[in-house]
Formats: sequence, C-alpha cells, structure tokens
Amino acid sequence: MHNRHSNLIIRRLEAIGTVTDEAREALDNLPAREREVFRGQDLIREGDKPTECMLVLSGFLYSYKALADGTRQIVSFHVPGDMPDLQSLFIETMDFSIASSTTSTVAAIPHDNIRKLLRSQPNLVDLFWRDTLINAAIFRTWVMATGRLEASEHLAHVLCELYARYEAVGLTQDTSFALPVAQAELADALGLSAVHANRTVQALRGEGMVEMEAGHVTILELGRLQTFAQFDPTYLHLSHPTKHSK
Amino acid sequence: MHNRHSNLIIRRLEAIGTVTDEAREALDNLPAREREVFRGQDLIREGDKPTECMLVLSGFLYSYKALADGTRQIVSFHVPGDMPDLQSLFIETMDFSIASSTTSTVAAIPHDNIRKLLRSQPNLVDLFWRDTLINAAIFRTWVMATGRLEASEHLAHVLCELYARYEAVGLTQDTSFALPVAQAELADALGLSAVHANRTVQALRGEGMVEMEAGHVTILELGRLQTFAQFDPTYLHLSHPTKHSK
DNA sequence: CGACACATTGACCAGACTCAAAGCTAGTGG
DNA sequence: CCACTAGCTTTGAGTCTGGTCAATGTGTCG
Repeated sequence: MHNRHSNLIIRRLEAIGTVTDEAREALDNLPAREREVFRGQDLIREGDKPTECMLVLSGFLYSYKALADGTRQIVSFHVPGDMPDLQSLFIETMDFSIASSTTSTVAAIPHDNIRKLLRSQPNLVDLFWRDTLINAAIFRTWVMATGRLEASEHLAHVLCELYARYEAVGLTQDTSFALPVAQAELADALGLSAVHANRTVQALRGEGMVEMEAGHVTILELGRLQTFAQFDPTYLHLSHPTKHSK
Repeated sequence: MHNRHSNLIIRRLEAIGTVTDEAREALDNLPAREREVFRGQDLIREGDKPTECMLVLSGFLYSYKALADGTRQIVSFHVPGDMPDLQSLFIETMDFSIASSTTSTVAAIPHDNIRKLLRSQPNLVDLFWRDTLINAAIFRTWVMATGRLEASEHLAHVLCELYARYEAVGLTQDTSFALPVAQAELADALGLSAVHANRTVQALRGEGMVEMEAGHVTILELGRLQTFAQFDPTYLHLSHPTKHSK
C-alpha cells in the first residue's frame, strides 16, 4: 500500500502519462513533512527561495502576484495532487506567492530528495517536465480568457477547467466539486472587481448552467457551459479528457 | 567556431544558466533544417503534432490562440534564440498556433536528435527545463498584466519585457530594439481593440517614455517606464537582469 | 446580542469597444 | 513619374462592459 502523498502524486502523474512500477516505488519512498495552512495564509511568498517543494494533499490553494496598489491577480488554482512550486527546483527565487483559501494540508518534500529521485528515475523527469509544460498551457489559456473572453464566459471557462482537473484526480462528486473561495478571490482570478464578480456569478446562475454556493459548484449543463466558455480541454493534455460539448 | 543556430541557442541558454563545454559541443552537432517564414504566415497550427522543434534564428514570431468569433489572443512573442514549440517534445498536440510577424528564419531540429542530446547531456535537461519554467513565469506575468494593469501600463510592461529579453541575447541597439508588429497585433497581445491599442501607443509616446515607429521601439526613459509598468525583471530569471529602476 | 466576513444592490462613472471615415506610405503598373 | 492600391495608422462619435462608492442583507460565532 502507498502512503497518502505518493498516492496523490501518482494519481496526478497517471492523469498525464504512464508511471512505471519502479517509479511508483521510488515516489513512495519520498520523505515528506506534512503541514497545515489556513484560510488566507501564505504558504510561500514572492521573493522566497524555497529548499523544498509543496504537494497539495487536501484543500485548495492559489498562486497570485501582488501589485503596487495593493490589488492582486490570482494566476492559478491548485487542487490536491498539484505541486504549485515545483519550479523552485530549478528557479531560485519565487516570482509569485501561494496562499490557501481554506484549511489545506500540504506535504513539503526537500529538493535534494526530489533531485535524487529524478536522477534515478529518468522516466519521472519526463513526467514532471510534462507537468510543468501543462501548467504553462494553463497559463496561456488564462491569458487568452483574461484578454478576450467576457466576464461570464471567463468565469465559465475557469469552472470548466477546474471541473476537468478535479475529475482527472477523481475529486468530483457527480458534476460538482469544491470551490472554497470567496467571490473577492474569484474576482482576483478573473481580473474583475468584487462587485462585478458577484454580478457575473449571478449571471451564470441565472442562465441555469451552474449552481454556486457555500464553497462548492455544481455544473448543471456541462455541454452548454463548455460551449459558452469556448472551453476545449486539449490544453490540459490529460490522458482521458472530459469533453462533452455539443 | 560554432554554426549559426548553436551560437544562438548557447547565447540563450547562457542567459539563464551555465553551459558546459561538452554540452556546447553537442549542441553544435545538432542537425537543423533552415526555413523562412513570411509575414502573417503560420509556422505551426493549433492541433498540429510536430516531430521537430523550431529555433528562431532571425525575425520575430508570436504564439496565439484563436477564438470562436474570429478574434485571437497573442500569448507570447518570440525573439531569436527562443524555441517556441519546445513543448512539442513532451506534449503531442499543439494547443496554440505560431505565426511570423515579419520575414523570419527558423531552424527545425528533429525531436529524435534533441532527445538523444538530452540523454547524453543531463546538464542540458536542467537548462531546457528551466527554460520552460521561465516561459511559464512569463505567461503568469501576462495573466497579471492582462487582468490588472491599465492598457498603457500593460503596453509599457510588454515593452520592458521585450527589452530585457532582447538584451539577454544581445539584440538591442542601445535602448532600441525591433518590434516588427502592426498595432493590430499589439492589440491582440494586449487584449485590446486595434483602435484602443493605437490610442494606448499614442499615450505612451505622449508621455515621452518611448518612441515607437516603423517596426522598432526606442526606450527613452527606462527607469520611468519600468516604474510605470510595475515591471520587476525577477520573473525572467535571467543571470544578469537589466533592472534600472531607481 | 454584537462583531465580522461575505454576498448583494443601487447609482453613477470611465476605460475600452464599435462603427465609420480619413490620412499615410510603400509598392505596382502604365 | 504618377495614379492607384493595399495595408496600416489615426480620428471622431456614440455605446457598453466593467469599475467605484456606498449601503444593506445574511449567516456564523463567541
């Protein structure tokens, strides 16, 4: 049997590629220090120089960049199985912060151990690299959505993405999933004001495409939502995408 | 002496890390088929499954994602030395297109040869991986700029970024550099309409911070431009960043 | 009950969009 | 050498999406 953190990593990596038995074994032997982070608390800050990588075990986190006027832009959400600062392995200084939007558990894995692992398992280098490439694809898509979609389409797109990513690690219940973020945080992710984010949520609800309340989302009509958002799951490069459109 | 394409790759990689002599040698032996691309022409299209990677030798290209209504969002610019589709090594299907905005020369390097190179030079795996991570950081920053900066700040930010990236590969002349894109393309990069992009360019010119004309940009007051754009070069993770602000 | 955090509304404002029409400039054919 | 075109840039006028400010609900917790 595997331990909690290796189970999650493996599930994540299997969603994007193939994990050999040997690699599975090696992942299981990674040491990890578990840690809790609470709502609104920063796990890592811009400018930090981490010596370990974080693996999300439970909860929900997000990365953001702060601006001069005190506002911020959330640049990605992190669900269990994600390693939000994997980049710190190769890039010394963090160029963004990571915060938790609810009580989350993370496993901290020292760089040294990951480096040793990657040396012994070249198979994993490919998979981890692939993971960073998929992350980049997600950012690209956020640029597209932020730059060219209307607020309600953008929100719909984010919901489609989260649904697909949750499903990839088996964390959906039917067509609903956890989204424990306040509307103000949603606003920071969409590049909107909090007031307009609220109106945007109401618009989507009014369309009957989703239910959003008390920290979780239920998608009522996935196909329609995806079409509306112009969501094409290709960019997530998952092994078994969940395209339901048309 | 090195050939044209390896010279550029090496300069690029040296800007972000250290290249061993052995790796240098191996890079020099990469086979490459040179190719010209002309203004407006797609080098690679969304949905393609490339079997080689492109290295920009000269000119200027950009990546974009097309939307349902015929509009598009440019998600990144590519200067000489960049490998805009390095990801195709690990991700089968392209989720964006790459087009040239002027006459450009690219070198096509077969995946097989790159894979062989990476097996023999683990040092290069780190560097290439680091390159993809830096790319991701650039996307993140674009999300931030698109979501939270005003149009003129956003334009200023893009100019600061390009200046820093050009400088890293030694392609600036004093404080000016080539930007052979029409304002309509700038608009697609900034997520603006062409009309507003024009007004935004005029605003920056009016401030006396930059000159922009006939496909090239001269930065008149770098410090002020960087401050205005809230540009912090950390995210480019270059070895010798060009921070001039205060 | 009061405090706090979050969601919701209303009224008004502004940055950016659209449509439409002119300028400019380099290149082409006569 | 000039009229003509094509591709860009620039301007003007009216509209709209999303922003700001300021209240007002609502729910949870001590």
